Amino acid sequence: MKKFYQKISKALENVIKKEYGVELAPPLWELPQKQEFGDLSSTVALRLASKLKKSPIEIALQLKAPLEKLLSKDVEKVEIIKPGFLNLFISQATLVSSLNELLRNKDKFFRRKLKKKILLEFVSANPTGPLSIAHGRQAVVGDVIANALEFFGNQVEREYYINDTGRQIELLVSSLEARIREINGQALTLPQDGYKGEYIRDIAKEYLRQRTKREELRRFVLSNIMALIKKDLLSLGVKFDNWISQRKIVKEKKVQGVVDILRRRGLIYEKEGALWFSSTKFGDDKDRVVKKSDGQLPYFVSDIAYHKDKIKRRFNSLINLWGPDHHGYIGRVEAAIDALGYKREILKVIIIQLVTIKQKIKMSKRAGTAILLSDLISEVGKDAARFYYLTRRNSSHLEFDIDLACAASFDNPLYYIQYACVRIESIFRKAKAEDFDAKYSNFLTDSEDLGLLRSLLQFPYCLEKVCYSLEPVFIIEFLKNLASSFHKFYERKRVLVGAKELMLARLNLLEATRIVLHCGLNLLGIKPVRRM
RNA sequence: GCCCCCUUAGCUCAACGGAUAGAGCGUUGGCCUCCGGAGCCAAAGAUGGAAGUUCGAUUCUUCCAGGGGGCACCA
Repeated sequence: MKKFYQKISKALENVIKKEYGVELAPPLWELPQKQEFGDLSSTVALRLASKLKKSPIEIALQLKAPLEKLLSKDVEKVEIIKPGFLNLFISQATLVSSLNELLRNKDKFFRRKLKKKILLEFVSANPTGPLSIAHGRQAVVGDVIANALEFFGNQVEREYYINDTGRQIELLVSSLEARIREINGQALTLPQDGYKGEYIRDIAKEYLRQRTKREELRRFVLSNIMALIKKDLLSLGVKFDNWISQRKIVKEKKVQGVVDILRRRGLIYEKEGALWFSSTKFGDDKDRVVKKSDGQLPYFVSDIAYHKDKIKRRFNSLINLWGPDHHGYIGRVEAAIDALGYKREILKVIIIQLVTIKQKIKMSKRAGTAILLSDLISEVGKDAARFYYLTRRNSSHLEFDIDLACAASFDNPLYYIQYACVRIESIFRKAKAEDFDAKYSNFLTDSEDLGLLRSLLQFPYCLEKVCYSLEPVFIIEFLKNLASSFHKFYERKRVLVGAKELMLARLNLLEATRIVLHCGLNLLGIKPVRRM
């Protein structure tokens, strides 16, 4: 049996195809701004109007009858409003049968089997120090995007690219050497732009303690810092499948291979002692150096090699999360992918905007004034940190108010959501509820009951939006709305009184609410609370 | 100088070019004999400025004002 939300989408798609022979890009249905507009709203008539040069109302009228016919059992009515909105009201029978289906299948009710193979590269912070709060945002956003895509049945690999070679690493090593000399009694002579962080001193001490091993300095410092980074990530609950070393890619001559390919395609020329790639032929602002005059290979080339490597691993889609400092970088990577003979559309880059804090202290790792992710987590905790990170959309600056996040946790919408979970648990404890029985669900006829049920059944559209836009913030918005629907319901209707049938029916409804709340929180990587 | 992002209620944020511009916090006023009042209900309150495209602009274009961030043969 087809789930109600799939059936409704398909129906509209078919009707449009039949009446006008057109296919429109999804989503065809959206959640309406207000409850009075029904359960779902579609602007397809408005979209078609400009395409077909017809009046939107006329189109809506033409779509309405066949749509109602196709969905006669599932839909109470289809309304046409002003400029040409199609508003759909789901019937009580479908609401109730969906509730029972949800109770039987739990979160599987919302899952799909899209079966795409997706590579998600995110964080990839330079291994030169512990993670900052900006990296934390990328980590959490990436993790939740991956969760959502996996929930829809895709195979997602989470990948961290380690920039373990190059000038920043040299700087790191010489900063460490300076610290070692300092510990040995000499004056501290950090190189210019050297890393000042306290963690370097700790690593220096550790190195002196273990030096019997005679490990190479570079390897020692890198493995120590990667351990710091992994610990930070773990404390956020973020795990990676792959750790890809830039150094290894360079060693395997993949970088030189890329230059050779470009040369064979006649896209390399020499100027001022350096080799240049004619990236402007592929839409880049200016040509890029692929071999410096001193013979060194710039970062950009190894990044091309890395992306070529990703493509060769046969994914349907590559997603990169980058910081805002990389926005000018997108064009040249796409140009390179193009120049190597691949489709640039395979890569989707999401820029995660900056995280600032209210005190307006600038974050810069090199200046040593960064606010560390570990500090943040130890103050607000993993779940609150994750939640706060997701409260803005990717392209918006996130102002992380640390004082509010740790001092005034009652104002945190997370607690509002968790409180809904707690109230449900409390009711179930009192009810000493047994398993649900589907036959009672029919007793849900009140508009308050059905209102909450309607909120639950909006979840598939929320998930669809998240996967479509790669914006986890919609899960937050949904959970806030659902929690609000629940609290309203709780104030107006009592569960543990009245007729037994109605009580059991409402317990079914609460069980379903619990399933959806938990499912949403799990996708965010946040543990639902049972008691506070 | 060039490029990107931002400017919506007192504050923090919403609104594929569409419905009466929505929420939360704060403010004001209600609601506890009651499954956890960490809640619910109600009220007041907003598109930085100017022009343009459109049946229709918070959304697109241009200019102006203000804020943030980028502009390496760094990574």
